[in-house]
Amino acid sequence: MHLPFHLANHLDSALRAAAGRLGFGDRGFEPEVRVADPAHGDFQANGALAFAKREKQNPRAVAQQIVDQLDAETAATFDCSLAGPGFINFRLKPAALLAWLAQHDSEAHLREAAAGARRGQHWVVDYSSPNTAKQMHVGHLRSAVIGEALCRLLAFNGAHVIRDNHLGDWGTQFGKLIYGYKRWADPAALERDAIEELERLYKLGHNATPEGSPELDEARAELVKLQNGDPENVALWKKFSEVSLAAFQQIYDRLGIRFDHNLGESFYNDKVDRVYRELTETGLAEDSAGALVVFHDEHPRFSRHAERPNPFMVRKADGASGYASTDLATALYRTEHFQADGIVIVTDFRQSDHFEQLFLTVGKWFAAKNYRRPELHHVTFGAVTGEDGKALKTRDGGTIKLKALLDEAEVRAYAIVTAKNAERPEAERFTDAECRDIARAVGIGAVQYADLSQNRSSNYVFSWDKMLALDGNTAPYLLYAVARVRSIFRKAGLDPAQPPTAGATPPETPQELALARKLVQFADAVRAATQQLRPHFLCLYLFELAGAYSAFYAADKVIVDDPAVRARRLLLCHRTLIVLESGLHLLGLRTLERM
RNA sequence: GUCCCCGUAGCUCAGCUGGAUAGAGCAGCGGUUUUCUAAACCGCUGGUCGCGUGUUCGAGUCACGCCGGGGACGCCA
Repeated sequence: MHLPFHLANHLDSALRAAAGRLGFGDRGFEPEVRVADPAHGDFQANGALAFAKREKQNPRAVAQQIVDQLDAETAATFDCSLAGPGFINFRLKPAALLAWLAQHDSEAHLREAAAGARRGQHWVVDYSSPNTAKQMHVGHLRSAVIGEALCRLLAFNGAHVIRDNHLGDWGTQFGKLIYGYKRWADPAALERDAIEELERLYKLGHNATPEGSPELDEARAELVKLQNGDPENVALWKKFSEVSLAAFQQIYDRLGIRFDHNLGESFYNDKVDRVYRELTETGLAEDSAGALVVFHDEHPRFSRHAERPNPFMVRKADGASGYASTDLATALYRTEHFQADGIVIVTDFRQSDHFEQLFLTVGKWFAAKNYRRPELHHVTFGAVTGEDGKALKTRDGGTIKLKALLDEAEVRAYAIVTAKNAERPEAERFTDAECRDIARAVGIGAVQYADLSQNRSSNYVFSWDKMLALDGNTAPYLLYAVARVRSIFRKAGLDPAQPPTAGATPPETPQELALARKLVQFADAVRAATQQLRPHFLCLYLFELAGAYSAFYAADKVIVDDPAVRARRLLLCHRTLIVLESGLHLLGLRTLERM
């Protein structure tokens, strides 16, 4: 028996074929296959209801006819039954569960099996995108963590992913920074912590150049020199970018992030003229109060007739480019240079209007010029708040630096790990180095997972105690489940890469069956998370899988004498291990051997 | 004023293109270890899905209108 990776997909095809034999296909029958409540089955098809209603037929009779037409292989794989007004329920037979598990036997094979979904597609993911010469703070966390998970999900589905860090590396602030740098730079401080020193210099520069002062004119002159290619200022600006990227990479290393490109706003300086030209010649852009703007009259928000018109500002009245023009140039570059089939931009919800206007404009512009149009997605997320519901701040009301946040995560995890370690029998205790390593994975993983496990569109309440809890939907709980699986192999002297599963019989006990069913649904979880660009679907699945494993672990002893039982339980343990690890890796977490 | 997001158990949240009796975790109460990590497992308690009207065989989910919280709205990104 050969079973495909994505069983819901397979059922969809089988049902379409069956309906086709009845002539229902031409009349718009849609199977509507989804994962079912375990009480009803593994999958359910609801399509007979809508179809029967349209055709004025009895839905149960329609469902029965379709079931009768199913091919022999599908009928041999699933127990099919009708329920309620015309639901078709499918429950995998134990032998089919075993067959699926036997085939999907490593992280590499899971990856290979999933890669069919988006093979050959190019996806550009724009995330993190901090401003150079500034520290990354809590506000940068979600974009980085969610963006990286989306990259990994898309790649797992077979896409070629281009990770692009769209740095804020251009703008008027550099005039003030250069002004401050030239007067007050402290070489020792730059050596020690470059970004902190640049922030200090910017503040000095900013405070020394009040509105209307001659100092402000000097700062503006520095900016003009930079824009005109003055070697000294360009060298300074490049230095700012370099030290910033080096500092960012220290954060990215801890979060498992590595960009393919850092094409910041400055990269598009020489590419905006084409945007002005093409938007003007296609008649999309027009002059308004000296600025070049685009209206979208069909849209109440962006129409020129709106009470408070909100045009898309392509070029400012002073002739300078704004973020609208660089974002337009960026969309074009990604389409032409990276051959993007899809572009995902991960920023917070406050920029929704901007990206809606951007996408509307790109759509019309590309259509007018006959350019290929990639899928455009603005992946938004809510704010990170403290437990009082307000923006997360330090005790004295300051901004929390991302570095400090990650440090604290590790410190808190270390305290828990060492406390647990002291309770352990002496022979099983970890060394201090091991405790620190575990604390790193658990602490950072907890921060990542807390962010990913929640639907990204709502605000997210930051709570150390909740994310570091050992029970509930948390990173420690999942990492613990992984460690418990590995522990079985270690105690039994077995190599988890080569599990002795020959002779495994189909799952039998309720806990074995529940676990096997959950494992098979990995494909659905990955698909839902990727299609909707929402990693929390995968998190929820992994939590349920870990729960099914824990129940199995408590109920059914693995290392038993009966060779068939032992082999099938080792098979379940091993497949749980590879699915949990694959899933956690997709989320950007590092998994552990022991904890 | 226009538009966007959110409102589900005491708390934090799931609920996939409308589908079966609305689910978890925490907190609370009770149980489980001579057995592979008890950082675990099992059970119980807990709901007018913000309010109302409508569409539908069927609404937490869709439409419209309110209420409450957050946000955006011409040269910042």
